[in-house]
Amino acid sequence: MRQVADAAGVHPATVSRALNPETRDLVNKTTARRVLRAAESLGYRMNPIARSLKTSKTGTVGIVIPDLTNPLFPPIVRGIEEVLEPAGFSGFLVNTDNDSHRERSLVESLQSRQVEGLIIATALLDHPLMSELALSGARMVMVNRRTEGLDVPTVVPDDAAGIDMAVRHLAELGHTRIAHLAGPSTTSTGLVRARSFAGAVRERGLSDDPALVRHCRAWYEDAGAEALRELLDSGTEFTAVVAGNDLLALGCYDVFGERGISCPDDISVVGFNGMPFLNKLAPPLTSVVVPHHRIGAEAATLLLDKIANPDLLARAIVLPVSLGPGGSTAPPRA
Amino acid sequence: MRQVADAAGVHPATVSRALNPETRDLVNKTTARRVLRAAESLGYRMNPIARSLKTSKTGTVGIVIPDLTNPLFPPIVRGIEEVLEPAGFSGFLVNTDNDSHRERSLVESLQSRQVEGLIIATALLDHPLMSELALSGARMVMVNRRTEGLDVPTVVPDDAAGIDMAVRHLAELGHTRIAHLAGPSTTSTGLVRARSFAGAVRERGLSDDPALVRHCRAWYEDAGAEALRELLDSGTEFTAVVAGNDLLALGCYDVFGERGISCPDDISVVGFNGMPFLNKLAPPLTSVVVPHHRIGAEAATLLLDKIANPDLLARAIVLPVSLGPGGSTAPPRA
DNA sequence: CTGAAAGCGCTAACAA
DNA sequence: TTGTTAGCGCTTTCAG
Repeated sequence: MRQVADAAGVHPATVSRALNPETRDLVNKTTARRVLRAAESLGYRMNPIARSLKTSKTGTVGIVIPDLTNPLFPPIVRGIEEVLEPAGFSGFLVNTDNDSHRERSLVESLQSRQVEGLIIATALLDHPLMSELALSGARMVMVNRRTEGLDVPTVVPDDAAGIDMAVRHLAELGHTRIAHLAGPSTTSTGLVRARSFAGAVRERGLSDDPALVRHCRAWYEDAGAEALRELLDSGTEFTAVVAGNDLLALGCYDVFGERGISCPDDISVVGFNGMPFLNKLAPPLTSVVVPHHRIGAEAATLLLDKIANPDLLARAIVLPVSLGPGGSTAPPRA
Repeated sequence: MRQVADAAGVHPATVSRALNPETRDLVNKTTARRVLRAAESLGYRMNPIARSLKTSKTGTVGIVIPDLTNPLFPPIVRGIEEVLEPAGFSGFLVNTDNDSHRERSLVESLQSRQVEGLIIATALLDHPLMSELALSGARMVMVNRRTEGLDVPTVVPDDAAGIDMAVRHLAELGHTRIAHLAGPSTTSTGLVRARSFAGAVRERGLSDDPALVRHCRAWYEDAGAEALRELLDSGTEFTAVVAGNDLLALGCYDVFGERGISCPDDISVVGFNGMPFLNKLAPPLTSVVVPHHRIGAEAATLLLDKIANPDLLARAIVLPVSLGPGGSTAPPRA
């Protein structure tokens, strides 16, 4: 910076003012131009580290997700980055693998890197770390899932509407005994979708036999397979399954293969999320499509707003979903 | 830090020495313990920004990929992070969308954030930006693909072996006219796999009709579909396809659907990469499985080595691949 | 509108 | 072994 100052024949402080768009109007237009040209021709690049030290603004945020290899998250992350980047922010991405110790230490490491905010995709309904963060006044937003009783900005899909679409679709095909493979009830998505399911079947006069609902121990395929096996072994009758997400639905596909069950002829399935390549499956999975990219973008926007204006009140954004096409549903066997 | 110094009754410099594991042995054990306790009880966390300013070491690296939503990359990124994290490093991830302007500006922004190195997954065979970076002495490693004629550490899958496995498998099933949907010949993966294909068919006395090989304009499904349509329309006879990667193979599936071609009965297909959920496709895609997670981990290791010891010479690591199971291949129609 | 001066929190010679 | 001193590159009062 000193070199630029010398080249432009001004004091470094003036260079600083001229180079920063926020303060550029504090300086004579002509001088500013001279400084800009000098900087340009010297190929000068500001050191954001030094600036951070002075301003304690790092232009970074932490992104906390369970596992990047879950196809749910890449589009969310891209949505986030698409908003951060033009704002001059960058994100540090960490994967917790749903391990709360790991999560805690990763969040600490993000904080020690002085991130200006946190985007959290790992929220559990009851989540001590989240409560601590919120209470400590950390700037944060929750994405996809939420923690109960916390006044934190949130961006989630319209779980209730999605489940209702799935149930309605199956009801219209003639199904009356529909099962639900719910995600873990420790997550808001697991609980809300299960509740919405209960509401939707009751509202339509379909069977609300509690044996038709099983909570899976995780959001992964094997947990879905396990739950479906138990359901089948329990002898409960059903002709369709609403899965809490697409991976649970894929777990169902595995069990269909094992047991020679034909989908959709014997059992119809609807998934949730609309992950990529669903149309290449056998059969193509009918799924509730969630705008993940937009979820990420809205979350990043909310966080940047909060950073720019800390005493903004927490908003909750609910994004609309739609029922995607597929071939995994059909009328029940006569 | 001053507070800790006061609490421990020492000079800030001593605190610095005591808190840094690298310099801890420069200080009396007893004093060190006293400092540690003081720091602990004050809940002191050192500011890495300030440290960076002094040492010009940020503990960050840039990760440059084309597109996180391509299922190839999440496991690579996780492999990278798994090595960076225990080393106290963090990664900034950017997506170029294969746009060279975007790539250039993203790399500049990474550099202005003072990353200590770059992990590049966007390399083209002829890639001016990469040459500039390498020549400017930037610390970098290339993953998955490489740029020609650059002395840069590289981690790639064994493309030749993978293609050979695919061709051998098809040859053993009895195919003699095998087509290859190659990736763009601007990429090392596209070119090397195409060359290996040519070698493999010749070696086995199979048809090396040049009409059987088509380069796709991108690594995506639609490009694969387009190339296969052209191939079919050209009237060239073939009974099997080796696709340059799994997405190109999925493009073939689309065309099979459009034209009522049955796979594997009419045409066999082998993909490359072994992306997730291949076994759920119809038919399950037989593919060359690449250890992506390990590719990422090795790349990060190479980069950290280079950072720790800058005058290390560039190594190229080639990782072994294997032919995954699947149902998309069968003997040719009699 | 611009310059001078101080300092963000830490580290690394150098001295003692 | 520890303290002293200077300074990393920038921003921001405060004067002028």
